[in-house]
Amino acid sequence: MRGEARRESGEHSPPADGSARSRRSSRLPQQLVAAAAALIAKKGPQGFSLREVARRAHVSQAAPYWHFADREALLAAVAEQGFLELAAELTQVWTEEADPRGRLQALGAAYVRFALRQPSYLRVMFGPEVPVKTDHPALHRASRKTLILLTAAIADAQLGGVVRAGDPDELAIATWSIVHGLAALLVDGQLQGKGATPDQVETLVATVTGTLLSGLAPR
Amino acid sequence: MRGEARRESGEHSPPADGSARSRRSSRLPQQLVAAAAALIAKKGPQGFSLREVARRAHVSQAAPYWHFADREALLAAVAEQGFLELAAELTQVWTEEADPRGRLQALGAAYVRFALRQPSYLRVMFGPEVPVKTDHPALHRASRKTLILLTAAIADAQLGGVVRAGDPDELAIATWSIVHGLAALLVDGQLQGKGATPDQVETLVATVTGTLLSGLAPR
DNA sequence: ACCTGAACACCGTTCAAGT
DNA sequence: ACCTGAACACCGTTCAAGT
Repeated sequence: MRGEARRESGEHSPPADGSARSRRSSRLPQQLVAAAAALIAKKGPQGFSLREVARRAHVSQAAPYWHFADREALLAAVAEQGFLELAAELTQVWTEEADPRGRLQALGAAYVRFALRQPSYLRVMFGPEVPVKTDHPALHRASRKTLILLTAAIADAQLGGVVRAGDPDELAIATWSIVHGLAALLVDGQLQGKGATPDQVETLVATVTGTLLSGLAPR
Repeated sequence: MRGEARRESGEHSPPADGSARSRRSSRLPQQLVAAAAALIAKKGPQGFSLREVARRAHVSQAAPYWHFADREALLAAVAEQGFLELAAELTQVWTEEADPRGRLQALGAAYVRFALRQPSYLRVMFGPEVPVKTDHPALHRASRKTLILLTAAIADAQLGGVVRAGDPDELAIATWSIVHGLAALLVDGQLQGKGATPDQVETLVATVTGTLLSGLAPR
């Protein structure tokens, strides 16, 4: 036990003098997260080891412990990174598509495409490697953006009259569920043969989001 | 490399004489699967180790290798067990609920309840511990039962006129997606506060299956 | 403050050896 | 056929020690 290991690079208090030296000198934390993300993308969350990450960053096996409490904390940082990238892509879609119905559809499609493009990211974001996300505040914050964004899209669509009345939070959860479910099943290979080609994926996405939108429609 | 380690207890050929001795003498494989399932249920898929399982079964650390090719093969057997139990529960629901619409609703609710009752099972069944399910034929067979069952329920509901026309396979995937998505998000703690109490869960299940059924309805 | 080197307990897997 | 005991390479984590 190191008592209170710094869990994130930004959390230790800077010197009170505010000098130039107060800026972080080492970029090791970011290098470790990047190396970990690359390793996971290449070999899956199973192939990941803290020592291998340290080797790839050209530091000793003990070095990561200065910046991350343990293996799980580094994985949580990777998961956080994944949620931030997902949020960025969804926000991008939001700005590109003004129509509330088309926007919901586009958000769903973007979510599934993100998952298929970065399957290992999705597995760290939602898998059991980080069992209790609330143990990692930054990760928790990043992950909640997803539901917040979907809820806003639902509320918007309600105002536009294309989604029925009801608790936007619950309808957003239904939206997240169907889109995340399709992404998870595809990534886990449960739809073997059904989602093999990009064409088949697009068909599935269309069917699923179509069913969703029809289920959300008024009356 | 042991050349061709027996992956499942049933796969090695019995003696040709068909004597009473041809029946399996050892129940170790089943004991290992049971011990592994119990260990995973207790400490999550992360706390699982082959050596610990062997200890709990009171055999040496090398013993499991006679019955399972490696750690992943034992996990695959646990996942298979999970899919078989899920299929049994869904089949039970099928027989209890004759109305096609109520049946779809009940199947969805049963799926989510199974996940919440056995979260660790769900994680092994769908998580990255067994990366390629098709590498394990028995697991693959068991997992496909889920979609087959849902597809039958959809086809039935189409005949009953409560689900619109369309490829039953695709509509079943939409159904599986929304139900599995809700289960996965709940198990992963992504709906913190929303699915804490059993009441809240039932409300979510009702909203989600309601949205789904309305989305599947004709016209 | 940040990193190294050595150490400890643990793990997956293999293999010769037993019965 | 089925299991044990010992071994190997690897891992997560800690800690004294360096700068």
